[in-house]
Amino acid sequence: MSTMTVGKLAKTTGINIETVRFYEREGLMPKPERTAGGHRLFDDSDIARLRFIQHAKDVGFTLREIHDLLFLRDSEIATCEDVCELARRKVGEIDRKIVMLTEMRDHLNALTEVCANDQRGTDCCAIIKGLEVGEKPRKKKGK
Amino acid sequence: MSTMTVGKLAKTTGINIETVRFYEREGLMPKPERTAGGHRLFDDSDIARLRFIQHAKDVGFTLREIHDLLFLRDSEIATCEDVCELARRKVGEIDRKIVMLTEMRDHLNALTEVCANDQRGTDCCAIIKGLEVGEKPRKKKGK
DNA sequence: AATAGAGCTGTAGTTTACTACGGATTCAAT
DNA sequence: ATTGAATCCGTAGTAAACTACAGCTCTATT
Repeated sequence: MSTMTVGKLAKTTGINIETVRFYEREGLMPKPERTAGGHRLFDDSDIARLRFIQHAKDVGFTLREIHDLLFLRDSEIATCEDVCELARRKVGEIDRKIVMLTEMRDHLNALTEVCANDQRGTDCCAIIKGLEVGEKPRKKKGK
Repeated sequence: MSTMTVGKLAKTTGINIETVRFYEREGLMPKPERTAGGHRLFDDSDIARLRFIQHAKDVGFTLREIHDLLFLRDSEIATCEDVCELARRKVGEIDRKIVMLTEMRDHLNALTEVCANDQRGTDCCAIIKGLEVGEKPRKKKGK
């Protein structure tokens, strides 16, 4: 398992050095090993952890929620019950997010398919109106 | 189609009045009709639009990105090509989000299932280590 | 041994996305 | 007509999540 400095870690994950330190302060990253001189030393598990944080952020979790998720991951202290309960709650949240994303994706896909069929003009974009999540607008308001 | 004031709109959507005005300033909500005295008047399409914004936020889109999505929805000005291109890009983003969420969910589900089988102790939580998200190369996202 | 260039700590600044005034209208129900 | 709740607008404040110094110290390379 190779070790690396914070600069290397930041480079491989694409995350700013200051952000890595920020995550450490916030308890999202564990206190790393240090060299004799005080420089941080990271390993592959830190890369994986940062990627986890990135992905979780991308799909809408806050740092606080990600902290919970990571706690789940690290947890050996918490009771099984606590961990499972939290896990189940998070599964529920994630399922709801997936449903919403799937709806959005289907709407957008329907649009692009129609566009592919009718390449010329902007007529196909009448389909855009199908993008309504519930209702149709029609708010042409000239100032 | 019933019209309502900003207070009613805020109440039905659960969104703060100030936030509704903020979204208007930011161009996420259209300029609403007004009463003679200058009070805003909304209708059902505004409820749908606010819900769309909420959902998109929940799944990790920024207000800027949501603006794009809404532009897509309203667009009658943009060419079909522009719209389709943007739609396709967004579909890609959404797909990636769904994949990530699905992975997270599966990991968490595996955990809760093991917990269900072995109720006592914290041994089952060794599985938590399976939560590693692994190392998939991440593509840069321009800021 | 010299030194460039990473990294250290602590603090301050920025961006995004709200949220909260405050003082002046406006609306709706007496 | 009165009045109390809603709205109006503009500006200011807040919270979350970074991001950028400044002034040193440490490390690696010649």
